[in-house]
Amino acid sequence: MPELPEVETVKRSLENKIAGLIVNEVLLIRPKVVRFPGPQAFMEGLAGKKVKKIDRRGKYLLIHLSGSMILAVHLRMTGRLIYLPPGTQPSRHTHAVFRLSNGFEVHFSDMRQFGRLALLEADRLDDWPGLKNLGIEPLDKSFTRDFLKKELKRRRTRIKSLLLDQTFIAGIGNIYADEALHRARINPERTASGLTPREVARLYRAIREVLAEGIANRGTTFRDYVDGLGQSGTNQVSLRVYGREGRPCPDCGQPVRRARLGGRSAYYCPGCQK
DNA sequence: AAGAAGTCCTGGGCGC
DNA sequence: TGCGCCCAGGACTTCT
Repeated sequence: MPELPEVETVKRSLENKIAGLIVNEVLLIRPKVVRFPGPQAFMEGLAGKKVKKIDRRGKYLLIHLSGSMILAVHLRMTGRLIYLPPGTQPSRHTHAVFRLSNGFEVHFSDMRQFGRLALLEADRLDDWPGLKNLGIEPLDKSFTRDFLKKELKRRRTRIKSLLLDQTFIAGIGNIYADEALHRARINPERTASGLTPREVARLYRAIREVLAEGIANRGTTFRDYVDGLGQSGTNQVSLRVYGREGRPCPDCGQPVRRARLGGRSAYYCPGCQK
């Protein structure tokens, strides 16, 4: 599932291919993937715009365009945004095609049809509520150990649920939450406010490490994820608990367990994570 | 007000 | 082999 490291990898792989090009035409095959504005305004608003740069905010891609407009993309679980040669046939899960001034195309596809696109004015990102309410960027300088410590102290929810809360920290999903908690040796069901200072320090380090390693490995391809050029990542071989129920914990050898938490599976090692 | 549950989707894995 | 069932999950809405 595209989380922060995967979205960052898409950003990096796509940006140097499409920056400077003009969006000549938009083919909207499945209009419902457009979250804002209407389908017609989306297509018309994009035509003729030049791609300036690509940013990432949490799991959102922000493609900056001329005219102070932004094409915002959320890939959810199975979404893909891929740069392809002229005349590439859309797959059966392709929902939108962006034809560029060099003849190449960017295809937005999503098997489960959960991913969304929006065309926003740069100073009105609030038109997409999820984007408006995003929390801190975990790889930014502003995300400090003290910040995490202070915030956790006043939260009564379970630590894993909090890590998945995008209004708290932006960009962590199920894979990196489980991996960070394992690395910090913290049980996912622990109450956030109950963590000791030592545990908070370990968690802070673990969050930054798993995300940075995920980016260095060009993302985790568990099933569907590929980058902006259609290439898989390699971080899946570094996973220690996610998707590894019953297999030995790399640290202590006990079988990894799967628990149910907030309707999601949580993989953890009962030996290491207290 | 916070937390839980329901919703959207399709392919893959499973049992029989 | 083939059918039906259930599960995966991010963000958003609705319910409690």
